[in-house]
Amino acid sequence: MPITRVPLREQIHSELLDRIHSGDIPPGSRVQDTTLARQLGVSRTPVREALIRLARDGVLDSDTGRGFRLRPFARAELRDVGGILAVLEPLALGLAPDFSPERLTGLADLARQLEQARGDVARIVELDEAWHRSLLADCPNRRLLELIATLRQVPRRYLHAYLREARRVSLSALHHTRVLDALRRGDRSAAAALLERRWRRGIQEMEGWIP
Amino acid sequence: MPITRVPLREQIHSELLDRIHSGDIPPGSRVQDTTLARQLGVSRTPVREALIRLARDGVLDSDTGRGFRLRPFARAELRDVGGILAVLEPLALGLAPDFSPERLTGLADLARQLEQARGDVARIVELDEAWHRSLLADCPNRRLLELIATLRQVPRRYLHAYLREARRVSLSALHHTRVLDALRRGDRSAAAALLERRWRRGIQEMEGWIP
DNA sequence: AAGCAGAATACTGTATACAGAACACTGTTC
DNA sequence: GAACAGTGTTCTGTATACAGTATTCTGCTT
Repeated sequence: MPITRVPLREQIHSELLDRIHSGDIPPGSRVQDTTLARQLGVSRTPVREALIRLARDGVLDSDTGRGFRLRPFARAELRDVGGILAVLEPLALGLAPDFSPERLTGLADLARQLEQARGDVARIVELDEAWHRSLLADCPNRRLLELIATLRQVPRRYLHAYLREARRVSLSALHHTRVLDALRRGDRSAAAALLERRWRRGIQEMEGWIP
Repeated sequence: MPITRVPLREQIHSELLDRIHSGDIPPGSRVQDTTLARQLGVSRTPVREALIRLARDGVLDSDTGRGFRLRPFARAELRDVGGILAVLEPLALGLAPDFSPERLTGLADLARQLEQARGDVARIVELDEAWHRSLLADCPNRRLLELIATLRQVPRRYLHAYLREARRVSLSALHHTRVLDALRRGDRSAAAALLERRWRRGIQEMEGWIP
């Protein structure tokens, strides 16, 4: 087992993301370092570091001297971030080398699991996340992958809430197989185009629902 | 005058970026919170917050328990970030509404100043930065603009060093006028294409120089 | 009863203190 | 002379303390 010392700030960061995605923290509500530090049994310092990062990533709002609060859902934010991802994910896909049979099988597996996960929101979102990560994993531009991962946090939060509240069992899971087919044919640009269209459609669908 | 309370961490962040760009801090060298805190006359806390942010933005390396150091120049990093910006800047340009005559004049002004700034590295970089910011300023996707600004920090550091050490007086300043011409004709997609090509060329030119 | 002044409180941003890990140095052993 | 163990120092990561500001509550005035 590789011994890894993970700084508290990162552990706290993940924990907070989980809470946010699961809806434990309602949009617009305050997020106080004192409270969290007490709850998690750590000091305020690493908590604040995690909060500052979340604020920079656009998950939290922070007015100087007035602390942090969970950013309320907003069409504009979803559209903005979606517009960026609609360009970056196809870019990453285009940069990846040819797909190995193993990778393709893995993707097909995930797609199958996704179809069977109807209803279980947390699982759907997690599998969709895994599918995309696997799709782009071979892209040599590490920086791009990290950026995509950070940006995806935003629509992910919306997707969670959308699936939960709009009672949609899944978000057009169909596209997974379509992209996969294109990759099997070796048609990378078709796959990239499908991926882009999927983003635009998905964002549009969620936008319509935002209160 | 609007009274704004800027947190120390942000002031320190800008100060550090300045030092990094100006070459005060040599690539690969350690960046210690203790030392900086002493120098700047503040405590370690806001300094560390600034360092953590720089590390996340890819400017610093940070091994847990071993502090921060300025990331050495690397072709891969420049290529990775350049590849992202080559896509995002044209995207932002495409989203902006039609350019007002004032904006066009402003851009022309900056381009002229750029031509006259031969030799003064800091000024060239600053003007180029201003030109791009002005070019994209009307893009309604704020999130995208912020992202671009963050990413630009990376090639900016390379550009500084390149101009200083490679004794190049300017980096193909020509493209500024070309893009501007396209905009004057109202040909947005041509402008976007030029912008993208400029990135690819510029990155390539700097790549060749990296030790 | 509504509105305002002022005190009390809570919380943020920053400073300082502490514990443990990494590194440098010295002396010892082979 | 080289390798290594032990020790001291430095530095990072985290905890706690403090100061100043925003917010809330209370009591008074109209």
